[in-house]
Amino acid sequence: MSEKTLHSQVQKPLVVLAGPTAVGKTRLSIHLAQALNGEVISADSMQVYRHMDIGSAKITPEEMGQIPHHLIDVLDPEEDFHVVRFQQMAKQALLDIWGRGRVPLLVGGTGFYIQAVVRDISFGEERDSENGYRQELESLAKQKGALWLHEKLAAVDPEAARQIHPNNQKRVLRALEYYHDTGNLISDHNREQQAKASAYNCAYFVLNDDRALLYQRIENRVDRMMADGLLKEVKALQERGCTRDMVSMQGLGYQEILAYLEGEYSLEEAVRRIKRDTRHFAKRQLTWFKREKEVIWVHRKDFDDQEERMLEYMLDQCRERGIGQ
RNA sequence: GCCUGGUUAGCUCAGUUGGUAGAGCAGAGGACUGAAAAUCCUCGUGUCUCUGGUUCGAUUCCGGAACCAGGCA
Repeated sequence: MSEKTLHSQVQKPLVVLAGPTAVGKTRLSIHLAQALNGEVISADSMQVYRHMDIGSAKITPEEMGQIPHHLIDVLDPEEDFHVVRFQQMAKQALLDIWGRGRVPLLVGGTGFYIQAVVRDISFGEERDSENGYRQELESLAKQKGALWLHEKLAAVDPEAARQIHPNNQKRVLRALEYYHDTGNLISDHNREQQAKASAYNCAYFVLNDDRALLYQRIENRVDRMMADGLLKEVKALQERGCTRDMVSMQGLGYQEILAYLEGEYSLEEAVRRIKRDTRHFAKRQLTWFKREKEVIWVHRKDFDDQEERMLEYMLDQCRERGIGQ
């Protein structure tokens, strides 16, 4: 018995379907799930939210075709969402799905979230966040500047300071907070986590397409969102009290429309920005996946854009790993 | 037809008191380990419209041409 087969017996199966926005993950995921007797776990930071259907390009109940979906419509837009919370929820869903003897499919575009599950990244102890340390640092940084904050980090964790640019305040802040909460260095912690291998018997697919086609599809999708009533959806969220500082309202489409509603610029400008920012976002997603090892690239062009052929290839890859039999 | 202004990076434009040029946007690459649809970093050679002239040297000054915009007829 080969080592690979041996592995597949001890490690639980997990299929991942990732890729930039608007490549066509959703449709493919349904066919894949049907063929594998699977259930879908959404790895998407916006589709978790209720009342955010159009802007997040959320899959509709009809599109789901009998396939159970997890982590969609489970939070209100006022709630915070972040990797750790995602990881907890996703792991629970995994256990449930395996318990039913089915195959979990992690589908989405948030590379960070996917990695957190696939490599079972640890994020340290429970955050001791309500102590106000973070707010204190933020206000200090506001008066003393980003450089001051960065020097403060250099004093306790020079390696982390070297790796994090002073302008990247969000990350400098977290490194400092990590040290404050745990007494450990985040640079040590990151090194340990980086060394981790996949925790499951995994087939990790990344769907991709020619850049120009991808961008074209993004533009069309944004136009369709506007036609489908994105403005109305955001207005409703605003009326219910959603503000721009909420995690949910930082989603593409939401932040720009809110800025328009607050009179920052015209609707036309808002649409232009949504398209631009979504293009930039797709590029960032690809940068992430390029760095991810052991990924199986599925380039639409290599299959003449025929989904049946992509599906066939992906099922082959699953079979090789002993998944879905 | 005449007058005025313009013609510089894919787009919008700045600039060189004459020594072959630079911003924003667009685009490309990268980072990321409790905000990730977030946050952050790096990357700009282009017949300076064409053509005569002045000059050691012109994208920059002068003449002409072409095209564009506005005005007058």
